[in-house]
Order: sequence, then C-alpha cells, then structure tokens
Amino acid sequence: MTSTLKIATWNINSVRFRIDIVSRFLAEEAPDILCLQETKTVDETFPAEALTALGYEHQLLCGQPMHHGVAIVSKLPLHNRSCFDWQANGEARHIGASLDCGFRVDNVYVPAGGDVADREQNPKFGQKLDFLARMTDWSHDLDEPALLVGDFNIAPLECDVWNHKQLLKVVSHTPLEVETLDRLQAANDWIDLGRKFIPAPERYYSWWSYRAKDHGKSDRGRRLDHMWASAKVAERAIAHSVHEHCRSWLKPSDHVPLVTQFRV
DNA sequence: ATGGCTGGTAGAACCAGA
Repeated sequence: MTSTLKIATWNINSVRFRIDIVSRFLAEEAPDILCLQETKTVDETFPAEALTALGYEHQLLCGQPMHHGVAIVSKLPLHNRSCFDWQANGEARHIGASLDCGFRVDNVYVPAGGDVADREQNPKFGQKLDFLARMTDWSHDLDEPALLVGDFNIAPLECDVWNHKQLLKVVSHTPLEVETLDRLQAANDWIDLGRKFIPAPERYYSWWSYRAKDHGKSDRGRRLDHMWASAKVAERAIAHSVHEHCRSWLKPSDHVPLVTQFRV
C-alpha cells in the first residue's frame, strides 16, 4: 500500500512565544513531522504538552538557554536520536532521527555568521564556514538515505534574493558562502527539493527582515531555508510548498515554513 | 533605507539574529 508522508521545516524564532502560530500551522497543514529551529528554550520549558495534544507525541529536543535550539516533533516514531556539534562549541544546532519509512531526517540551524564576510575580522563568519565544512565531511561519509532540512542561512542563487548585486557582499549571499554550500551539496549529491519543484529563475523566498515597514510591499526576501534530499529520497518527493502567508500572521516568525510530501 | 525590529533574560549603555 502506498501512502504519503509530509515533512515541514520552520525557523520559529522562539517556540514558546509563538506556540499559537505553530499550533495553527499544524492544524491547517497537518504535516506528519515538523522540524523547528531557533526554539530559544531549554528542553525543560519546551511546550511539549501543547504539541502532544495536537498529535505530535514523538519529540526530540536539543535546546540551550536563550539562543539557537532545534527540535523535531512527529506523529510517527523517531529513532536513533543524534545531536552533532558541527559548531564545535556546544551550541544546539542539529538534531537527527531515523524514520520507519526508511530514511533519516537531519534538522540543522547553520550559524548566521555575523556582519562582516571575513573570518579574520569576524570569527563568527569563520565559524559558519567551519560548520559547513564539518557538515560536508559528514555528508561525504553518509551511507543511508537522508533528508537534510533547516535554516542554512545562505541564499545560493541569484533568484533566491530580492537583489543579487546589492547582496553580493552581504553575509548569506557572498560568493564564498555559496561556494562553500555548493561543496556541501556535492558531498552527497544532495537534491535541492525547493528548486526541483520551484525551478530557477522563479522567485522563492523563505525569510523577510522584521525591519521592513511592510515586508510584503518591499518584498526584500531571501531563501535561507532549505530541504535537501539524497537521490533515493528525492525520487519519492511528490510535492513542495512555501507557506508565505504565515509571514503575515499575528506575531510572525521572520521565516516561513517549507513543506515536502513524499511517497512512502 | 544593512537596520528602521524582534525575543530572551536580566533587570543593560545586554546579546543574537542576518
């Protein structure tokens, strides 16, 4: 029997502050699995009960005080929890699990990288590149079907940003970051599901700054969030959607959810 | 018009996001 599996990813910018819109999204879209980034809470205060009440009883948490933090909540069992420290400093930026349908899910929050695109002047930029290099090594050694999702904090293509030329020196769209992301992609022949379903040069953004007076009017977006699949998993992807309307909800995250549906 | 905003935590003339 063939059925489908729907997986979502969302940088929520505080899961406690935004539990109401998380609940609304889960009720309306009903993914089987939701990967969250920037939960901004320790595991003890993660809103576990509210999500269990919506049917997401399987929860893997990797939080820390104040910043960062990732989680996977699921209607289906999650096995073999892994938590890689690709930042090499203890920050909570990855959580992975195996699914009964035969592939693993890895949920990642790549460091933003600070303001200056130079690792000598700005150590955070170096940490971002090093994080991606460690992910690349891991991708190289990966020997099982996998789905890699999350906030990569890089918009690689010209059509992934509102203005390519203006953003060439802005961290998230610099040529060095794009090259580094390309090496990561090549290390496991990852398929960019977003662009498989919404091919370039079509506009595709997943993040809009809080600082715009009217984010929808200026539409200065970037595609910072991604869903990448290894070849066997990509073959099973049958639909992909960007939930741009969530950016206009009350007290929104600055990111919107992405959803991919798979044949399993 | 790359910060004009945002949340967490402390109780900031803070930090971090991107």
